[in-house]
Amino acid sequence: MGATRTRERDDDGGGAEVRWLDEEQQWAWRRFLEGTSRFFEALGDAHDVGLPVTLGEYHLLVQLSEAPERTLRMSALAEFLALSRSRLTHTVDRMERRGLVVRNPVPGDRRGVNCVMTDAGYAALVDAAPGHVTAVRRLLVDALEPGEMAVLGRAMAKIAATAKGLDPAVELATDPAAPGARPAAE
Amino acid sequence: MGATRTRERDDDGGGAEVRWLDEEQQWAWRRFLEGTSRFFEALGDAHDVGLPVTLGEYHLLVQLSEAPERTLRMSALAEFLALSRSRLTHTVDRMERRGLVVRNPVPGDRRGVNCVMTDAGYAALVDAAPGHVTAVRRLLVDALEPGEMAVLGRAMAKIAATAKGLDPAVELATDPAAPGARPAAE
DNA sequence: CCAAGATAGTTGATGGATCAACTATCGTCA
DNA sequence: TGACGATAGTTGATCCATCAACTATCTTGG
Repeated sequence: MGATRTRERDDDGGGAEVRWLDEEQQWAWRRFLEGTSRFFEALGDAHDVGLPVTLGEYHLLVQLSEAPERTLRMSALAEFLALSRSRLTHTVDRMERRGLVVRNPVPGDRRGVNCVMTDAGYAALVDAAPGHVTAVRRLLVDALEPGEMAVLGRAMAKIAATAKGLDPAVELATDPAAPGARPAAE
Repeated sequence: MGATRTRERDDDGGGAEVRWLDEEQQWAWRRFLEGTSRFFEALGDAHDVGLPVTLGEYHLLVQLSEAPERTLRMSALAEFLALSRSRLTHTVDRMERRGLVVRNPVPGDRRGVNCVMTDAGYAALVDAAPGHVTAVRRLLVDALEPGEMAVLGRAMAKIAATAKGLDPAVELATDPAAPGARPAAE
C-alpha cells in the first residue's frame, strides 16, 4: 500500500506499533480478497441463472435436510449458517412465502420457533443440488490440487475459529469424520 | 413458484452424472464457507467500530494510493476491485460526497472518468491503515502457519482466475439467441 | 416467588447492492 | 463518411442486509 508501506521500518519511539504485512503476506491477502469476491459472484450467478433457490437459501435448506425431522430452531440455524438472527428472520420470511419452509412453535420453550423444511423445500433442494455441486466443483474443488484443497480447508477452519472467538461464542469443532445424516446434498 | 421449476436430470442414461463431493471435500468446502463469512464479518466490524472508512472504501483508497497521480479510471478501479461498474459508481458517489475522492474527465477519452483521491481521502487511508492491518493480522495472517498462508494465497489465485474466466460463459448460457456465436470466451 | 437480566425472535427504517435500461463516446470497416 | 457495434459510465427501481428498538419468555439469585 503506497500510503502505508513507506514507514514499515524505523518507527518513532512513541505510539502503538503496527506490524505491517511483508510482500508475500500482502500478496496472499490480496489473492484471498479477489478470490473470494470472484468466487462468490460466480457461484451466485450459477444459482441465479439456473437454479430455483439463491445460494443463501440453498445452504439453509441443506442444514434443514440434515437435521432430525428436517427441523431446526431459528437460533440453531443462525449459528450454523453464521447469520444474524435478524437476517435469518427476513430470509425465512421470504422462503415461507414461497412455501419452502414453515414455522412451528418449539414444544418446551414458548420463545422458540422451529423452522421446518416442506416437501416443496426438499424438492427445491434436490432440484438445485446438481447444478450447485457442479459449480462448486468447477470453481473450487477442480480448480485446486487435492493437497491444496486440504490445506485450504484446514486454514479456513482456523480462520473461522479465530473470527468467531473474538466476537462472542465458542468453537464447536466439527471434523471431516463427523457422522450425521446423509441428505441429498453436495 | 419455487418448486415448480423442473430441469431434466437423471433421465439421460448417457452421462452428465453429477460428481458429488466426498467427505473431505465437503468438509473443506464448508470450512471455506464458514471461514469467509465469519472473517469478513469480523473485519467489517473492525472498520465499523473504529475506522473512518468501510472495508470496501478502504480497498478503493488503497488502489488509488498506489496509482500514479493517485488517479485511476473508473473501469480500471472496477477491474482491480472486482466490482460491477454500477456498484462502483454508487460507491464513488458516496465517497465523493464525503470529500474522499473527486471525479475528473479523462484527457483523451470523453467517455472516461478518472477517480482521484483527495488529501482528505489520503488522510482517511492513513488513519484507517493501522487498525485495518492489525485486524487482518489477527484474523488471517497470525491465525495461520506461514506455510499455510502461502498455500492459501496460491489456491486463492487459482480460484480467482477460474471464476474470472468463467463469468462470460454464464452470460452466454443465459441468452439462447446468442448473436454471432461467441468464440468460447476462454 | 419475584426482580433483574439473559435469551429468542420480530419489526421497521435505513442504506447498500443488483439489474436493466439508458446516454454518450469511440473504433472500424465498408 | 457514416452506420454499427463495442465500450464507459450513470440512473433509478427493487431487493437484500444491517441495526436499533421492541415484545415475550425463560433463568437465576436473593
